[in-house]
Amino acid sequence: METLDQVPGRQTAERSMTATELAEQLRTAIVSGELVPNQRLVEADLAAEYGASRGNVRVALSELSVEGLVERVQNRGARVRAVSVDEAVEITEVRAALEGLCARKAAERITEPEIAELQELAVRMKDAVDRGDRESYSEANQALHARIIAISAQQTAAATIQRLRGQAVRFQFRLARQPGRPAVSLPQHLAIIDAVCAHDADAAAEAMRVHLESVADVIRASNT
Amino acid sequence: METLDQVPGRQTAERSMTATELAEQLRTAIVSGELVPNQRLVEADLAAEYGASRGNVRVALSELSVEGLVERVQNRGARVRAVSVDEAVEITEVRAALEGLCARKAAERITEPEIAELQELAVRMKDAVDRGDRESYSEANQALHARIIAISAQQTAAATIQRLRGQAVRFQFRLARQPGRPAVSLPQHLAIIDAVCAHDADAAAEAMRVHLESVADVIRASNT
DNA sequence: CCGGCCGGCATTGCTAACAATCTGATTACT
DNA sequence: AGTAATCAGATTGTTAGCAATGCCGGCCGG
Repeated sequence: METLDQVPGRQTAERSMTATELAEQLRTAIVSGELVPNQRLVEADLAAEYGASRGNVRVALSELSVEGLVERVQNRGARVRAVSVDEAVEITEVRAALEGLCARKAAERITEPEIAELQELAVRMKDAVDRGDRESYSEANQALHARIIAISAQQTAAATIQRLRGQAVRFQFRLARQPGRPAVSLPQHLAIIDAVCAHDADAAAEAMRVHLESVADVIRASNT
Repeated sequence: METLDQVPGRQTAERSMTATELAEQLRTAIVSGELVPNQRLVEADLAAEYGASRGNVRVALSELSVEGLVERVQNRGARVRAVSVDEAVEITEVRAALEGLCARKAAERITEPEIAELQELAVRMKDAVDRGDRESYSEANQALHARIIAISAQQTAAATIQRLRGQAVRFQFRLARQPGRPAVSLPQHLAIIDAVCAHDADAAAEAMRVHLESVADVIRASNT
């Protein structure tokens, strides 16, 4: 009953937007980079652009501020939060611990068809590196992490990881562009897959942790 | 309609309350158990009780809902979220991973005076167990976890742990009442302290993880 | 020429009223 | 008597407007 919006992109259905919908749209706009860090988020402007009332904009900004995507200061409005390199490192360290947990649980719970699936991902990654296909490798990389999290069936960890990834997405992006990166991470990914498929929980957790800690090291070194 | 509230306790300065202050008060009310799980949170009632406007109540509830303390359903209002045993187990598992990370970093960064501090905590815990002083033991327990998190200087992990603890606080409480519990957890705590003070990062992380996983096991077994 | 007060503008914070929706019970009909 | 339609009360969702606050530029005094 809503969203007349034939404009591709976001805005301005005729009918007003609920606070949750608005929060969702703003979230994707921020993580996609459409709204850049430190950009001011003026309530009235957002209300006009997205066709929502200011009250809803206010609620949405509050929620995003709790999620860490937006920074609010009293009487001075909201802006897109800029995460520092130090914070990105911390976030990646936390992800290392959390995805390590997921790898552990995945190793305990994985079924035969899922093992086949992961091993096919391993093949795809090797091929991509052989062909120098960075795009394809990055895709498989994301798929691997997502699958392991899904297999772990640890929803609390999954939710936390997703929230943190939203904050650090800019750095993930930079990382994918590093030239020699796939050659370094491929063996780590293969080790993770091997351990999970072998039901070796400890090894899986450790392999995943080491992998993401190495990502943290790269971020640490990326800027001074 | 109720509680004209000149009751001593939290509320109602003359001036109305900002949304953030209100969220803070509601948060403590929930984690302290003043507001019980599944209790309805009617916007108008809260506004009257805390002397805030309904708009602020609404914003505060949205924030708490993002934090996972409150559950909101469309057009049906908000209530204090009841976390299931399964969720409490998941939360404890995540804490195991995160506090493991903190223990690791603490072991890397700990200084001499901090080592002395932790070792004094170890003495206090042993004494408390010897004397059967459950209260004192529980206190030292909390202090230990807090100190290690502080020493780690991992703010992202610290914030995440705190948020999760807020959700599972009810189960923590139950746990402290278990009769034979201190005898089991004391050696685990001592192992953590030893590893951290010895700058053995791997051992510290593993000891902390094992400790909290054992807590998760107790919760798992607590109810069917 | 420079530095501190002052007033207007932009923006947020807040309030009160209105509209939409849900719940539960009463009533009418088979 | 049982079931379905309906209506009243309560509660949430939304909107518009008002008050408060901070920022910026001009004006006055030194």
